[in-house]
Amino acid sequence: MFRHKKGDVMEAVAVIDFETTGLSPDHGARATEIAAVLVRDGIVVDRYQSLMNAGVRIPPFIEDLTGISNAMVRKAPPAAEVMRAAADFVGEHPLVAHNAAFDSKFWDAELGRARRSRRQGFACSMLVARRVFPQAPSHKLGALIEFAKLPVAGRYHRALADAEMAASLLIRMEDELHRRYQVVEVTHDLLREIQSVQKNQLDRWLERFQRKSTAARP
DNA sequence: TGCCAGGCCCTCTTTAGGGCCTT
Repeated sequence: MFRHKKGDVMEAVAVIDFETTGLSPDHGARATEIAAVLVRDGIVVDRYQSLMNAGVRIPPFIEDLTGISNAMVRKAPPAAEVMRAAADFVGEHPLVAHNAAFDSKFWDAELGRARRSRRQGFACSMLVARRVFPQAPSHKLGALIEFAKLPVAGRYHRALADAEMAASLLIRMEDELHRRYQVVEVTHDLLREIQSVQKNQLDRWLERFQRKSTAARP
C-alpha cells in the first residue's frame, strides 16, 4: 500500500489541510493553520499541526466557521516559519488533500512566500471519492465521513481534525480498492489516475489496469 | 466599502450554464 513508484521502500503519503482567510490566494487570502498527517501501510504514523500568523485579518465569518480567532493567530509563529517546518515534515512524500485544487494553491503560494517550492504531486481525495463512492449523497468531507461510518476526529474546519479525517477516508478507499477490485498496490500515481477516470467507468478501468499489472508480473 | 475563485462534472451540453467543493 502506498509503495513509492521507484524502488522497494514502503513510502508514506502526506495528507494535508489548510485553514485560510478566504478561498483564493490570488485574491489576498492567506493561510491561518496547516496540518499534515503521514499515512503508511494504512495507518497514520506521524502528525504536524500549527497555527500561523500571516499578518492579515480573519473575517468574522471565517472566525465562526473555523473557531480560529484573530487573537489566536496573533500569538502564532510567522507563516513562513510554519511553512518551512511543514515542508520539512512532509519532505518528498507525495501529497493528498480533500479538494486538492484548493489546498495545492495555498501550499504553493505560502511555500513560495517562504522561498521554497513543491517537488511532489498532489492527489485529491474528493475526486477519488466521487469514483469509489459515487452513491454517497455528497462528497463533502463531513458527509463522506458519515457515509463511510468513520470516526469524527475533532471539530470540522480545524486543520488537524480535517487532515485526520481525510486520511481515514483515504485508508477506507484503499481498503475498498483492495476488497472490490483486488488492487494489490494503491500507489499515489494510481490515485491520480483514478481521479481522472470517467464517471461510472471505474470498474472497467480497474479491470484493464489489473490485466496489465498481471501481465507485467514475472 | 464591497466584493472577490476555479476546477470538476452534470445536463435541458459541446456556440453554456450552474451546482459542488474547499475557507
